[in-house]
Amino acid sequence: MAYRRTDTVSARLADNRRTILNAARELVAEGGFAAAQMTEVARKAGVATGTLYRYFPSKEELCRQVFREVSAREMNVLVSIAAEDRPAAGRLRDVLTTFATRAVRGRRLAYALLAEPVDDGLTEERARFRRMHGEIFAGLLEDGVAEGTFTVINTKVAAACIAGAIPTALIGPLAPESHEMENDGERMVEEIVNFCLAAVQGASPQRLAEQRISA
Amino acid sequence: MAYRRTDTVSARLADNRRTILNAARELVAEGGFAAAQMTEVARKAGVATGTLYRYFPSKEELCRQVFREVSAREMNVLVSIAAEDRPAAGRLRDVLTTFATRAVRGRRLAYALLAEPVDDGLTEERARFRRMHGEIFAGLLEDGVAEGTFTVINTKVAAACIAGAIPTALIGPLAPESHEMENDGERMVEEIVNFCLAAVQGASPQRLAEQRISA
DNA sequence: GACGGAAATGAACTCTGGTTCAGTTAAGCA
DNA sequence: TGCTTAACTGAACCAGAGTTCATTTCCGTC
Repeated sequence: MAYRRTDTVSARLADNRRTILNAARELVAEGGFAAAQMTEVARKAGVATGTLYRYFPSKEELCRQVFREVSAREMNVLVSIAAEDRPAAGRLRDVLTTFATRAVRGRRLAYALLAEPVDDGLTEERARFRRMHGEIFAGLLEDGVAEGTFTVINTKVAAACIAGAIPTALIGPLAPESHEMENDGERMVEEIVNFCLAAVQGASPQRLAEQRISA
Repeated sequence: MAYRRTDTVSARLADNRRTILNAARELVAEGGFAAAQMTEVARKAGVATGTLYRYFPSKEELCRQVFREVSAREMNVLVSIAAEDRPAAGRLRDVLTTFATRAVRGRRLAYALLAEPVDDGLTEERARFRRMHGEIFAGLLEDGVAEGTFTVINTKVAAACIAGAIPTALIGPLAPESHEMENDGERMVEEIVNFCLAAVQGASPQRLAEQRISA
């Protein structure tokens, strides 16, 4: 009879895959994608470098997988808040606060996901990640507009602005070496969130129009 | 008598330096810093690769120089608008609009300055660039607050948010391959700017406070 | 015009880090 | 136990891109 993969083996294979992914993820969380070199990943996972290539066709693919897993976890947290059954304003505030707070807490990881220089494959993955944020925000903005709480005109643009404002405002502080938020992260997050909320619930279109003319 | 550098030679040296910088700048404007490989720069400048190292100690230094020159030009445009003698609101609107419009027009270059993955040296340079933007914005915000037009509490944070929101909102469209703004760039810029303005002149602190509680 | 020191050249070198593959070990099946 | 196939190993390989340096060309001085 021909060779057939037994359950024990399948299990072990799956196990190895996980071990490798975990090793890679930990390295990324510690030192960004730059630190996730194949040799290092192998060492940390306790396998030979060649073995990695039995589980992933290339470094790029491995890193993408890591990126997806990590970002999916983040997205889920946000999505579940966004889906709660209450006014959009509160949900938006909480989503933004959560987003920012988690980024501050997991600095290096956030930096890797949002800002670290990475090569093309990951840039693409990152764009997807950003787009998903944008969609969550845009959804909340639409809800808020429907409720009459927000005065946003183009929800997509506003969502993109928010998705950009938060990480960038955090980035100096987010950079691996920075310590400028040791104690005051909370306060900073609150201010950033306030900025974004003000943008969507503050000015009326008329007022902006007046401003434009008088300027 | 010892050898002495004559004027003709000095001039030629300075000339070469410029030629090299220009070649590098053009390559960056066409294909980002990734395209500015030493061999290419040399070819485009019409000199040998080794020659580059008589003018710049390393690729990093050459690229930094290019970055500084290009970004300085951008900054000057903004600074001169910011310094005009009129209400802050109008100046802010114009600074932001100019910033965004120029980015849209010089897409690839803007992408290189703002978003392209680059290595450490340039990341640092980019941070400086961002910080300078932040300072311009913050200055305008303070003016506006003093005038009573803006309701910003923490001008630094708000400035950082703005500095992040604009490029990011443009970035999808800014990415080298994207064409999604061919005709409607103007409109998009306007919407992004409106978002930022709304954030600083819209909501009163009280209203935000209420919001926070009722959420 | 010839000598000495800058400047320029570009092929060769180096360094980094991903990828491969011939050889070895472990697992399934009779 | 013996044969076969899958899985694993890790040192060697390779590619890309920045940098060097022995050699050549150019320029200023005597």
